[in-house]
Amino acid sequence: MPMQRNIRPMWWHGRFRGCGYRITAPREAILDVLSKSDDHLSAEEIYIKVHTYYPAVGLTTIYRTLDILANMGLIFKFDFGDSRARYELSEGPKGKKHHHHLICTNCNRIIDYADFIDEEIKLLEQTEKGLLKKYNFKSTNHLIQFYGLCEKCQ
Amino acid sequence: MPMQRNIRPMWWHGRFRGCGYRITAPREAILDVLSKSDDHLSAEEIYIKVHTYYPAVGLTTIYRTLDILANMGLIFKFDFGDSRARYELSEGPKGKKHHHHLICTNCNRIIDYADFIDEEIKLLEQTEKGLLKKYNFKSTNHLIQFYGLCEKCQ
DNA sequence: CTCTTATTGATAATGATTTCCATTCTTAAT
DNA sequence: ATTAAGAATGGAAATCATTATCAATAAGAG
Repeated sequence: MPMQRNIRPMWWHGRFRGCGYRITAPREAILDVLSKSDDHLSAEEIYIKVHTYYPAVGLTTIYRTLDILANMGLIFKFDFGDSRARYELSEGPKGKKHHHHLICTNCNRIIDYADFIDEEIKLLEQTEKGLLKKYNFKSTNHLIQFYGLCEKCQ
Repeated sequence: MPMQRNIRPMWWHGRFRGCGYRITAPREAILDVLSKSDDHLSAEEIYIKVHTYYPAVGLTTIYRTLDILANMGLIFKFDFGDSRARYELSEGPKGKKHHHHLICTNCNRIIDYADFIDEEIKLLEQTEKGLLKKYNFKSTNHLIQFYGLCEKCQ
């Protein structure tokens, strides 16, 4: 009972193969779920969504795949302080525009914002250069988050 | 067998009492450990250090106290991606100067840096104002981290 | 000094993530 | 298309940081 598979090569297939990974139905399903969601999904949430279409896929595979995807840089892994990792597609053909997060410490809601991003990015790049010079630290990524109270919780 | 206690009121006693908390030996020991360490200690590391002087203190108390301290704003709780929370004294009489963190994704080393902080802070404050106006999000705190490779791991 | 109740520590429970391992599937080579 | 090698999978068990429980203890107001 082979799973239904999308024959047409997806945008990420090349990169995936290039890293020596095989294209499998669970992996396609996971990336499909991620690319169709605007939320910051947890492993279990992804599992449930994938499970709807492919009940055979196990939670273990979800974790394994997410780990690979994060290491490849196809997705970002976030910690918003609710003791479960959350994932979202990074920039790319299907990725949302680069953004940062506001985290409500009361209701745990996450708000994406991309305003002021340009100035932030500019400053961050400057900082990264400075860090490289002073600490010889080669930054590949950064994280900015604001914690506080959302509109409803104030 | 009462534990030895520091009679002289510490800098945080007032604030602690003000919040309705009692001053206890375990709490003093934990704050003492934090104020004498430059590292980003995990709950277990704190437990071990405290345990050296007060073997009677249990890990549960460590967690409970750290939670209170973090809620009061006396300490910061960080996640550096190694699946255990880490804590450090926030600014204050005994706190280090405000700084941000570089995280080596290879060896997990944490480097504190305070360079460029001024410009970063300025931008962050501007951003916070903008976020309040646009999203009515009242930010109380922010987080900036850089991920990459430290000198040794490149 | 006493009384109220916050605090404590040992133990058990929780819950997210990993490890194990026999089975199944992808894919390069035939 | 067929096959063989080993990558990938899923279910169960294991980890491991953090929490909940609860009877015993200690802080501190009066």
